Amino acid sequence: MGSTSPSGLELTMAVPGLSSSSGSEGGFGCNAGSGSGNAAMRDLDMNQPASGGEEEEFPMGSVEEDEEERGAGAVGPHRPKKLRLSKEQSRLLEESFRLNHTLTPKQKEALAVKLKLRPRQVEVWFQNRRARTKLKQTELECEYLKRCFGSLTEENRRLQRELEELRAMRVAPPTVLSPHTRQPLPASALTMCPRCERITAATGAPAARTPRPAAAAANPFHPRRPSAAF
DNA sequence: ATCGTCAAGCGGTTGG
DNA sequence: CCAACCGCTTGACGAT
Repeated sequence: MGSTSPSGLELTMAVPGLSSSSGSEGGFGCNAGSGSGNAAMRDLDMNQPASGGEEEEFPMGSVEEDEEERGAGAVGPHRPKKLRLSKEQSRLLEESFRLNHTLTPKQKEALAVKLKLRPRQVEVWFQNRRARTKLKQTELECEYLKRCFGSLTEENRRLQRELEELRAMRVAPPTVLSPHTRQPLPASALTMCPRCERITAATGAPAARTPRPAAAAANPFHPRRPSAAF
C-alpha cells in the first residue's frame, strides 16, 4: 500500500478444485485488496535530486553509491536513509513483474539501467515482490481452508446426528465375515474406521458384510453409499 | 506510541 | 564452489 499500487498482487490459488496457473491472473475473483486508498501519498520522488543537485544523486543505494562502506554487509550503527522508489520506478517494476516473476541477469541489468538503480536493488525488489505475492496467496489459501473446515465441521455434525438417529433405531450391528473363511468374525476382531466409524475386520483386510454380499466394495471403509436404509 | 509497509541484510538451501 | 533464490529479520518511515 505504501506504493499505492492499485494493481494489487495478482493472485492464484493452489487449492484443490481451483485452477492455479502461474502466469495468468486466473483463480478466484477474490479481491483481498485492502485498498486503503490513502491516495494522497506525496509524490515527492526521493530518488530525485530534491534540491538543486544536478548529478543524479540518489539518497542512498542508487547507482553511484559508495559501495565500500555499506555494500559489504556493513550494517553500521545507523542504516542509510531508506530508499523509496518513485512511482515511475514502481510502475515499471510492477510491469516487468507482471511479465516475469524472475529476471535473467541481462533483464536485471537492463532494468537497472532503465530505472537508474543498482542491479542488486532490482533483484531485491523482485525478491520482496515474490515474497509479498506468496504471502497474499497463503492468506487466501488460509481463508479458503477455514471455509472448508467450517463446512466439513458442519457436515460432520450432521453425520453424527444421523448416526445417533440410526443407533436409536436399535439396529443390530452388522455381521462381518472373514474375507478368508467367510465365517462371521468375533466382535473382538472388529475395528472401527476412525474417520466414519464404519465397522471392519481388524486385520485391515476387506471384510464382506453379510446382508449385502453384492455390495462388497473395494474400500471397506467407504463403500459407494452409506446406505442408511436396511 | 503504535502499527503497517517496504527496502535491505543475513544465513541457509539448491542447482549447475 | 558459486550464484541465485528464499525465509526471516531489521530498521526507516509514513499513517493513525
